[in-house]
Amino acid sequence: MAEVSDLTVHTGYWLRMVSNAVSQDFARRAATEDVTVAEWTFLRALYDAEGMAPSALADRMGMTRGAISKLAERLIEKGLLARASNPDDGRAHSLSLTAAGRQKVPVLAALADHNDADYFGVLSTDERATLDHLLRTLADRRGLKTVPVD
Amino acid sequence: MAEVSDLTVHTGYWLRMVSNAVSQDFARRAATEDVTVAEWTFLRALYDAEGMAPSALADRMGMTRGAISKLAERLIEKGLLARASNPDDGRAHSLSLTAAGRQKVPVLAALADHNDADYFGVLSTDERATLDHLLRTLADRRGLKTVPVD
DNA sequence: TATTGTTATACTCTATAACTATA
DNA sequence: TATAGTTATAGAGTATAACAATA
Repeated sequence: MAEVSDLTVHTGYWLRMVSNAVSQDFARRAATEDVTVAEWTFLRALYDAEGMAPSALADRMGMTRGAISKLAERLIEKGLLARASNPDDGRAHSLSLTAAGRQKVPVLAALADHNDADYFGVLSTDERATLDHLLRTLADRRGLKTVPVD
Repeated sequence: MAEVSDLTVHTGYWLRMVSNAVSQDFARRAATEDVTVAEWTFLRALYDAEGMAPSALADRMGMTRGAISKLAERLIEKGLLARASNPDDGRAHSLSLTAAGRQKVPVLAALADHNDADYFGVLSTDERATLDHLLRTLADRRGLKTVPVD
């Protein structure tokens, strides 16, 4: 037993290695649509829940409100997002996709589908199902909820 | 079959969620020793291979030489790393740990051990072995080699 | 000319905190 | 006072490219 364990004895090491590679591959694909991974997650969340408040999105994505504002600002500049005031409460805002933003989601979803299929395609159907199940189990038992961003 | 697939149908989604959570937990632990995850990986690599050249470390960590220089600069400021010129080749440098840096590695390794044990402790021995094996299989079949950093 | 390494610049993500407007 | 949101600042990671020194 070595005094200083090797990095590779940790499951977390392999998890990070594989996860980073998958994310980087997807980031490259998304970049062809001029969108980052964080932006994609943001757009996807709004696709199902138009008019969400920034604070709700912050909770859902596990980010601070400041980070959400910054991300929203960039998406507005790109013409993918619109920000509106709330007539009932002058403090509140609501966020929604523009037509361009809404059109972009299916394109990015297809890229995500292909990325997943390509990446995990080196596993057999059984292996892949087992991996998927173990990751979901882990997320469940650890009480993980927020949409992963980076 | 939905036109726009949900994020959660992708194995990569769960992989990222779990991986980010493990890394963030470890980052918090390492922060108590005033070290980032990237710095830990750097220190650990040098622990086994004193006197490595920055370029060799860059290859090993999958980073550019510029990124290595920046990381090295910070570790030198922290008193954990020393940089020396090579008498045989005036262009080359070699990096090695200081006494303080060398002492820090076992401490951080213990933190990494505990982090891994705590995090994957919610799985049974069999489940954990299966997960570990599948991740190694995936890394192998995808030809992944670089030490994961972020 | 090619190589080693550093430095400069820039962009993304993240967090904290100051700030504005409204309740 | 408390809340919703924005903005400012800073730190960490990353990549590209300009640069200096040496081969």
